[in-house]
Amino acid sequence: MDDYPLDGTAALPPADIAAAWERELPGVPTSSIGVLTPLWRAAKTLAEERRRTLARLGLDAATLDLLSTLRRSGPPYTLTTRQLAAQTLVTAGAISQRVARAERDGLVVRQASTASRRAVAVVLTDAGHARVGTAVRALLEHEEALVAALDPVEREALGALLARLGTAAG
Amino acid sequence: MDDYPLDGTAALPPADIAAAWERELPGVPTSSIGVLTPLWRAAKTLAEERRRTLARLGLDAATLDLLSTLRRSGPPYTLTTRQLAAQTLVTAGAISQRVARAERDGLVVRQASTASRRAVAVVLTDAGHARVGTAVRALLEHEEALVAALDPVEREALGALLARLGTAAG
DNA sequence: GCCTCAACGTTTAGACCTAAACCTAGGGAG
DNA sequence: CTCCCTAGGTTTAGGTCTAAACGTTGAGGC
Repeated sequence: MDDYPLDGTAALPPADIAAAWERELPGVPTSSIGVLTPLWRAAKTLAEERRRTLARLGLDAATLDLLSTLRRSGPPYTLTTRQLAAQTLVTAGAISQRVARAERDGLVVRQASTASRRAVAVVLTDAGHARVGTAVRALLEHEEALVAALDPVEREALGALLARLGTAAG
Repeated sequence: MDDYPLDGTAALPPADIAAAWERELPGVPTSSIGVLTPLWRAAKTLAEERRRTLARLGLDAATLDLLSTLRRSGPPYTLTTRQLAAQTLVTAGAISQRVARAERDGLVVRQASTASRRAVAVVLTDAGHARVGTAVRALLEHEEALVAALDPVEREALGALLARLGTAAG
């Protein structure tokens, strides 16, 4: 995966991509490219960075997302499948699979919910509790260093612009 | 997948996530959350939007990425596996699988490269050429509408900040 | 002329996701 | 009491990705 021999054909600057489409499909609107291409690339680069960091800790992003949602919910560190799906922005089917893997690894357990007999309560085990604490500390420290490329004012502006773009599409 | 019954537990604002970690793990640095959470969410929302748009056209994002990279390269609309991997930011293995699916669907063909006997030339078929033209027009028009939530100055600023963040991590 | 190593592709194992089918448990209408 | 519909979960089919193992094919050293 590391390094491709960059034989003159690496990722193009957004302006070049827009110019290429203008040539191939004259008249097509290209102004979104200047925003979305950097967005895809930043998200991908940061996701890879996160994956590498987590791999050293024996976790993956999906499992961390599950465990950290439970941990952030506070005592008694329990949420239903449905609640997890809503907070993590994935489908209930995906949660079901994540929980199955995490349960296999002893990080969570499934119990009958006290509230409703239909619901399933996903509970963080002691091992899961400890694991997510360590991982989140490491991850937040690492990511703090990455966003340090921007000063506080720029970070604020970037977060706000992304939130507006995200809600515009949602 | 549509709508979760939002039983009071939807996606939290970044500030609340940061507060929860400060409570669970006192002293942990949380300032990256204000940038990265909106970034993940915007990327995910826009990716879903793109998936829906492409599904109506009978394409998926991975295939479009392959076909559009070939189309943007201009005549003779041919690149090697390695060149495709470099430009699309995925591994050569992923390209190999994408090409296999696209070839099965008659959108590209594999030929021996004229330049090197080791290399494989992936060539856009007429069907692939037409398909990508239609899809890219539809997609760029749709995405133009999405980024219209930001004015030109904001779009410029957002693209520049994302580019800096992406290269800082890369 | 051989040998070895690097480059190019493909394949495989393991994880992940969505959409859709499927099961079960309750609640409400009659 | 029964029937049906809905909500919560799980399962399955199909597609996606990475990392790593595995063939080949050239190219350069000796």
